Amino acid sequence: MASESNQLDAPVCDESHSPAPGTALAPLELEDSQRMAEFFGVLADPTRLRLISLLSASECCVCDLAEHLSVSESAVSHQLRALRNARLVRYQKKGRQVFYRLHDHHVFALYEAVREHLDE
Amino acid sequence: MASESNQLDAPVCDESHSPAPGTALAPLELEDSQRMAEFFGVLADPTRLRLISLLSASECCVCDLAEHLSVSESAVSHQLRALRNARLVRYQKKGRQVFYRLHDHHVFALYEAVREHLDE
DNA sequence: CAAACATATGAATATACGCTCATATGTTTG
DNA sequence: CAAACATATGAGCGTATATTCATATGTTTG
Repeated sequence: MASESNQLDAPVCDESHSPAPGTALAPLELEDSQRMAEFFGVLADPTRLRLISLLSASECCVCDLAEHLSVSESAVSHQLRALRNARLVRYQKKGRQVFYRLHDHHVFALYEAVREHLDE
Repeated sequence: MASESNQLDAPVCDESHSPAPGTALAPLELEDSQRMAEFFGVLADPTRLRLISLLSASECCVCDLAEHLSVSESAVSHQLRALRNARLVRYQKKGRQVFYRLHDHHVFALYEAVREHLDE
């Protein structure tokens, strides 16, 4: 039975490295962290990122998006739904086509912040 | 056998909604999109986000992080490795403890951009 | 140096997710 | 209105991933 593997009762280091709550941002609540993780999860897919990239250039219909990415229209439609639910894209129906565009400019801020980080 | 389900040969809408490459940012290359997705994937987990949140307040050792999050030290260690690999955190050994801190300020930019979006 | 401790890591399992296929919904056009 | 088209959606499958458990590595202290 080796050692007590109950992680919470385990002899945690008892010196006081208390996280010094002189914090600017309040620690992330569990529920908020889940929402935030869900949001990042939407961006954690190459296809969705390339969709966003294309839509940042100009609005586009589903079939063109599928063609440019060499992905099936069904897959694109599924991914667009995820982007829609995350309010990353808007859409506008024109006839039997649906044109998608980015929802707002925040996505750009994300892009830039991440690119900066990845380019280092 | 209904209709040809070969997505690439399917009769794509033939009017020219070409994506009008007067684009500011070049479309994301497949490989770059994969790297970027991988990076967002690191942020797409509640535990890792809460780790980042704690570390944004002050550096902290593994066992304290585990205690604050009510997660096993093993799980925290695994997650810290992911954050390390993504260069989101640094660490510094002091005795038998390892103190982690955020790697740089870019994480903050990400936070803010996403919070703005989620708070709407 | 042996025991206790702090952290790291590998294997295994359970869950989440992206794609494809089949089909449904809604629109245009003969 | 029937056929072709554009998109959306549900089920199923294969893969990725987060956690736990067991164990390894390295450090301090009696």
